[in-house]
Amino acid sequence: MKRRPPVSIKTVAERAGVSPATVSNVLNAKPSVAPELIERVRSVVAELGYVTDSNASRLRSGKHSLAGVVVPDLSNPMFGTFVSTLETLAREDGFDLLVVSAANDVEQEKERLHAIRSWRPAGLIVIPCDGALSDRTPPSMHMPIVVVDRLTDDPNYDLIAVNNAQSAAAISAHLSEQGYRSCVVAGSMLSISNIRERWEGAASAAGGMAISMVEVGLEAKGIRHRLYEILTQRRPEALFALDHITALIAYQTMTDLGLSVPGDLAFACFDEAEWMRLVRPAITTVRQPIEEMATAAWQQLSRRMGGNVDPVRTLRLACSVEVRGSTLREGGRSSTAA
Amino acid sequence: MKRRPPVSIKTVAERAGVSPATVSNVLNAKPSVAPELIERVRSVVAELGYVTDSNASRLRSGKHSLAGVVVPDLSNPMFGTFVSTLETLAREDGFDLLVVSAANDVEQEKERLHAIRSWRPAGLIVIPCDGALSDRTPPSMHMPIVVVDRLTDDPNYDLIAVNNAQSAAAISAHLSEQGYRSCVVAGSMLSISNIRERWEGAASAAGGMAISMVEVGLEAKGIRHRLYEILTQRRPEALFALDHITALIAYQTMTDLGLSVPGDLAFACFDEAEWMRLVRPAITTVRQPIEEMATAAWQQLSRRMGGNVDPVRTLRLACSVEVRGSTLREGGRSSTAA
DNA sequence: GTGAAAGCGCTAACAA
DNA sequence: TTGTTAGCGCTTTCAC
Repeated sequence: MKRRPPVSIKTVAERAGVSPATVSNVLNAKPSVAPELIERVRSVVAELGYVTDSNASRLRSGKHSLAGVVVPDLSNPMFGTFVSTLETLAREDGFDLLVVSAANDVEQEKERLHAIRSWRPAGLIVIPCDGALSDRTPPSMHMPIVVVDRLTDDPNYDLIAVNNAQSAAAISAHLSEQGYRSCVVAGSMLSISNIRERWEGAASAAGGMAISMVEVGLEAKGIRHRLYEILTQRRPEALFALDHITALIAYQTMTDLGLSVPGDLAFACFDEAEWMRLVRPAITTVRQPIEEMATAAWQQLSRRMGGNVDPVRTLRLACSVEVRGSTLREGGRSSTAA
Repeated sequence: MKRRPPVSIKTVAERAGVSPATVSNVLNAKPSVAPELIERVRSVVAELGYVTDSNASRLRSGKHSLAGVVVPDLSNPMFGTFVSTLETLAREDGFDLLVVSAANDVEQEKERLHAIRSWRPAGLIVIPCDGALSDRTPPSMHMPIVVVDRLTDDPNYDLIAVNNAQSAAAISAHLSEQGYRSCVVAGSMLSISNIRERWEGAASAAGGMAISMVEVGLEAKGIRHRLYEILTQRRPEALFALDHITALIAYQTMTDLGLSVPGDLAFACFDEAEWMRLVRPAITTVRQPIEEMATAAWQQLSRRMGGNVDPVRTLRLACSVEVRGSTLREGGRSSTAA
């Protein structure tokens, strides 16, 4: 292991035969430095592999270049993609990202939200575990926050979300049109706003189709149990899963039970994942515009960090509804609609 | 938006009628503070929602509580899970994690590796994009680094990886035993050490089966093109995909071409993903122990950050080989082996 | 155009 | 037991 005494701006200054202030001026591209000194400093910097300490710099200048991101669960590829996209955008603006995940646990989220403040980020992008965010962000949270994906009880934050209700309604209407007469809608918890909005949207557009909601929770075991009950006892003509984990376990359970889709029942999901296009028939889904959400979130945070104090703003992005074989009555064809 | 003047340790001190040093002592649980003052300070801290500035603290005390993680691509759930696990472990040790992804791009990785130093992390866990890591970590990188998943050209770092060769050999031997007489092995690039090790392992255990390697690259379009060629022109009796993205596109292509598995050809993968158990027949895979890798990596980094200077160490963890329907000759049964 | 000095928030060392 | 002082690495201000 290589270990050497840390190199600071002083080390560089001495070695270049200039003052620390000059080194700082060179590194921050201040106009009034002699070309010769710039050259000299640059070469010492390269030689020593010196990198400015962002924090000491922030401490003195007050200029932050760190933003925080809090997501419910990094092992969900949806959130991974979200963070990835954010990171690219942040880099372009000279920011680094402190990413933390809350393991889908409100307590952990609270703890993380608190801990992240000790790094003094200039702002935060949060996908909250559930709606009761205000408990976790006391007024002493002195930084702009943009909430993504889920509504919260706190009206003080900008929000970027999707049109959950309309998209779910489109699925519901589609199922009804296809002639299915009963539909169970399964989702983690109605206390998560997007699940609630999706259910309400689906319910509103069911037409003649009997529709009902089942909350399955967030834990695999419980979800499996509930879905098994639904599939063996209630036997609806259609199943609509409102989130990825529910969809995954629902499909597993249907496969285990030997149920055929859409012969035995139709199947649709909110949240698209790779496997939904790999299985046969492919699965009808609502696809969320994750990259767009990330872009909108960063733009808004960027504005706020720049000092913008416009009234709090809510942005709803449109999803695309992908109708595929899993919900089509025999003889139907698949298509894509907005 | 809530904006108030930042609260520092001085604000707390004044408000509690004590000196900043006393506040510091209370917050760091130093033994010699009067219970009464502890109480007073605590209540002001709570009232103001004060949180210590970790960086100012580090600046003075020299104690770091930040570690960096560099992964090739966060939208890959494997890496997401890896980071998630690390995060939990780091928290337990009082560390926060600065996570950056390199978008599978060597240049970006280099840039990120450089930029991350400006945050002065106490150490780094890196899953490198490819083997030429030494270009990107000059000797001035004064911190312990643990490399995960992929070998590099730099012998100065601890390494946590899996037994790629043995596991791939197990798949190859299995295919051969099942009676397949030709196998194409497809993977991103042989310049990535684990792909190389997997190919070598597979080749070594092919027995009488004709086996050949195709590098398909990292970009979806190119991968698709190469696989289409393989499947339409070479028509091997078995296909073994060495990484997740190749596996995904291979399966899509096979589906698009209407090829049946294992009837038209057998299919196996290295790297397990959810969908591989959802499709029918389920797919034979090598499952990597991601959580174990994360745990081992953190333990090692933790040791190094604690000052340990033992010789560089390489750890190889075992994968589990999951034999499923996609490689079984008609009438065979599925099983699990180490 | 350059450098000396002050000070950002914090804590270690020491004085009271 | 508590407060004072100094200084971590940096940038800003202001002499020079």
